[in-house]
Amino acid sequence: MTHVATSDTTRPGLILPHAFYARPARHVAVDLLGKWLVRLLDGQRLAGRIVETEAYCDDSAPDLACHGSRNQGRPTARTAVMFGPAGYAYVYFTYGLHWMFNIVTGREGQANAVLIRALEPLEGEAAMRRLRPGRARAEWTNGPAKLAQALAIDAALNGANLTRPGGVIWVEDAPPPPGDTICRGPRIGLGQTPEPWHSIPWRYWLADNPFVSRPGTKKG
DNA sequence: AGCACGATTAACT
DNA sequence: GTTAATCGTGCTC
Repeated sequence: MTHVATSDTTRPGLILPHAFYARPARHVAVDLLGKWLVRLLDGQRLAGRIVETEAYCDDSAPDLACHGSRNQGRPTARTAVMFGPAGYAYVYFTYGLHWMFNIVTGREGQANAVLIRALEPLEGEAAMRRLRPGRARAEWTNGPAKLAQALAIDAALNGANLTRPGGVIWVEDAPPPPGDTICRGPRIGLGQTPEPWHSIPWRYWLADNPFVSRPGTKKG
């Protein structure tokens, strides 16, 4: 399959469908590596190759690192989207200034999601430069809050359907990267989260990709 | 009603 | 390596 930059905004058949997301978060997190995250902004495509992800609230045991585990595992106004059907955007605000972009996975009623942590810019780079003023290209999308800024992702996209053609954000299929280039390790920034969740290797990234947020961690 | 902290980033020393 | 920025959320009183 080849991928050529285009101004076509629908590209039917290439958009990853609901069934892709309706699986355990750790499987979706691995399979999203290499796919294209596409954001339609003012009629223009901004796109990046997904090079780093993290799985939250897989399916079996509770995950104390996951927002869905707060409030005794019941939905709140903030986390409601996580408990909904797969293939929707869960966007939340943190540290008083940053937005994080996640994709809901798994079954409805369970709070599964994958955090998109880093992208390699592919399309709409002029727009990304505007949205990341004063930063080098290498710093546009090499972190979860950075890519949210580069793609103009904020609360307005919380709850957006990623599987509907004609939307403003979605993921397009692309060939999977070679298996020996996929790395895994503990998730980043979990703070006081207790073991075993602090060390579970549910972070995935592509080896030697310059846009990974924290290179140099161990390979899986 | 009040409080501690956060799935981070950038600018420091 | 350290720390400020900055405010919504969930939890305690």
